[in-house]
Amino acid sequence: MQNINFIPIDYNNFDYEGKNYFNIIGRDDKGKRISLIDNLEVYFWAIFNEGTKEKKINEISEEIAEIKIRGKNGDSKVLKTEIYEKNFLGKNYKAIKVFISNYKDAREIAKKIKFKEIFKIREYDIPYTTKYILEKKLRPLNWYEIEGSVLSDSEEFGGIQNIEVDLCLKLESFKEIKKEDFHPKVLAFDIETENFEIGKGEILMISLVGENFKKVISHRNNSHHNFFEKVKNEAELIEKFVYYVKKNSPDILTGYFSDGFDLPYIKSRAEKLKVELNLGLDNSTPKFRKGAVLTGRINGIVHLDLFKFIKTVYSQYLQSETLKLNDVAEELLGEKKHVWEFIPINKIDSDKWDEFFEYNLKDGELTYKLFQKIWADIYEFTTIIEEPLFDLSRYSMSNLVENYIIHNLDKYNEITEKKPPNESIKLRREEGKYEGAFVFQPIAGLYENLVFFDFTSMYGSIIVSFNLSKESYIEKKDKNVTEVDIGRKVYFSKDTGFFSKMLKDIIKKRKEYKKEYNKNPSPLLKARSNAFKLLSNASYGYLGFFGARYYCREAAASAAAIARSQIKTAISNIEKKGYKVVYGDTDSISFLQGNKTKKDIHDLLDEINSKLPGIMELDLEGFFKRGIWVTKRTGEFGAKKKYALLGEDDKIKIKGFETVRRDWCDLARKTQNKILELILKDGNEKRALEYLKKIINQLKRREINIKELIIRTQLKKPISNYKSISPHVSIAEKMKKIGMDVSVGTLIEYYISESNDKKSLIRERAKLPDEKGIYNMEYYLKNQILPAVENILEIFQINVNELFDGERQRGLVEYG
DNA sequence: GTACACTACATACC
DNA sequence: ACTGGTATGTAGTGTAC
Repeated sequence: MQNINFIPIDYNNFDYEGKNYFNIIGRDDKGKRISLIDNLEVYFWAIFNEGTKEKKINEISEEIAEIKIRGKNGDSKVLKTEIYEKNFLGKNYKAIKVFISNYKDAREIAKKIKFKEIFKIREYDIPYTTKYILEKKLRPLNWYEIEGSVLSDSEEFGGIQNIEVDLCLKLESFKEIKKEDFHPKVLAFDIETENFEIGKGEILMISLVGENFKKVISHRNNSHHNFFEKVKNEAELIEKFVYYVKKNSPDILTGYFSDGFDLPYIKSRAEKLKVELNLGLDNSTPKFRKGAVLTGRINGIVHLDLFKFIKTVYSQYLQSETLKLNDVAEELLGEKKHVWEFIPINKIDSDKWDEFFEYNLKDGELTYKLFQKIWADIYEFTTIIEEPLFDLSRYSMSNLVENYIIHNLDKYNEITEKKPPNESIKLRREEGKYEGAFVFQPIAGLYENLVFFDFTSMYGSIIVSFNLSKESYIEKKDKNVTEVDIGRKVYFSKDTGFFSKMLKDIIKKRKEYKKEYNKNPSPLLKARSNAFKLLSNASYGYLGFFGARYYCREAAASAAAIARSQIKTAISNIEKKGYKVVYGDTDSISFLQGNKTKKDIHDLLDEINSKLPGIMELDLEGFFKRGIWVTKRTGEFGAKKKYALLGEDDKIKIKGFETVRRDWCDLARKTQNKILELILKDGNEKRALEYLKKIINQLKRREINIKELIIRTQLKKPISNYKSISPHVSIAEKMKKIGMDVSVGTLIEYYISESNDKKSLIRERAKLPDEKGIYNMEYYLKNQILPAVENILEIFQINVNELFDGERQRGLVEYG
């Protein structure tokens, strides 16, 4: 027997003699790598109809206990059955816990259970590792004091000793210990290749970066850099890569988009060159699961693709216009990639290779630093959701919410609902949209002294306060229900269900950790508070997501209906007090402060809050010196979701305008931005108009750099799927033709050039940024600059089209 | 041959 | 397919005159 302190990192399962076992890889507190072998009694639930007689339950239970099938890997059977009182969707039932020999056959065995008294069979579809964590409560990235028997010298489990660890134990007992600190051993990697398509062309070099470790390996050229290591060919390059991974013995091997590029590329080349890519601790090769996107798994080492985690957890907060390593690193680290122009490798001068190696190393370094930067978030999410790092880092928002629910259901004695089968997903999607948020119709104009109120976690607080969820939804009107009109009347029980309780807890924790963070700021507390915020925000979307286990369209539609009614009530209450409401969107209201004091505003807020239902809360977002709203391009109404504000700190906040849209050229965006800024700061249009005049003159004199005129549009689907060939699709076709990297998600860049044929389509005048040509002045004036500013200046009765366009061109010089 | 309505698409807001 | 609906606005496409 041996006692150690242990932190679980990676969970693997294996079969031995027809039974399922776990091999949990982690560290002890001395940094030694440990493998922990454990088994799990696997089971699922068979739930009885209400009122089934005790005798019948016992009979059926005995019958089920006899089930045997020919399973995937030999004979499989029910081991035993036990009867419990359980809850399912908030209601109490008798249920049989059906223990089986091999979890892989759970579905098949469940199919054999056919009794009219049994109305649901559940939990045969919970991933095995999730099941293990739920049952044993040996959670990822928590510390445990472990007692285990040493397996290293035994032949047990068919030679488990072949795993490259310091110690292998069979788990006997454990208890959780309080310890929050864990710094994993991390190795970042990045490759450069001859081709962008997986496996086509050689890998030219691989960089590896860890703590006090930097390496670039290549067979292509020599270098005097001390981080450089020369190998003789590509095969040896891959071997060296494996060698250094093993030598570093990382807990985590991280890359940026490495699920989709680096790892599959290496695997493909290794297969071609017949090199053993035995990265796993059991010397296995990485295994890829082909879902919508590839997922590469290495046994015992967590392969973590930073891109995926950043996409789900960070992207909505990032300002970057793409999620490419360069943009994300610049925003999060303040560091950019090196500049390297990709040219065919035979055209790289021998003295240029050093630059290429440096470029490769920098990518590795950025990836490593990015990992360290966001580790707090990954760590917090892992411990909050209680899912293994490997899976967690790849989860979508709905996966995160759902797994939080699954891992918290036992507090409510609940049996987990199943995943919707494909047929119900189809039906759910056919139900179509339901009515969503209310947006206030603004009147275009420049306003002074604005106040912004907003509801804190509005949808979440409504779901909690009105108990909206699948389990509380009732088909028929009953007593003790909440009635909501979503086009038809729907009803929800007032007996608080687990969904509302869980969400209430999430919102409460978010508040606590935010408070704690403000008192005592640390990356970990910030990450914790942020994780709960994201979970709370996503819970409403989860209710309306067709793939959710706890999907409830009625609950989602009701949350939206109540939100509409609550914001309208708040608006009318503010108006009744004599304020003029200017704008509002979903959960926010903006109105004029007028001659009232800040204290008046706070009193108003308190008064509204005293009447709000449940845990709903209205908050003061801030005061603003000025705000501008414009009309829509078509029609005289004020445009929704487009406005700009000047804060008390003189900071400008711009929403929805072309300035913040990446599919407009920089010149139009910068010009509009400057004009908004000048108008907001001056309170009139004089200087803004001067500025516009200057820019337009530059444009007409062809003094604008083509870089300012590049339009960027993302390719959202494969080129062939487009019904309508817009400029960016046409450019994408052109790029593909000349062998450039174009794939779904690529940001296509182009500019519009002059052409003799006035009638030609815009796409026919679109050119690649480095393609020769002169910019189309008329296009940039009429389709970029003027549209971006006309509705703003229209507020001051200025018609920019008359001022600056066409034959009135000469008037421009005379103006002002 | 042009004008206009409609559709497809991208991207924002919350 | 991988949380929801609301909204603006461009460019292409189709059709009426």
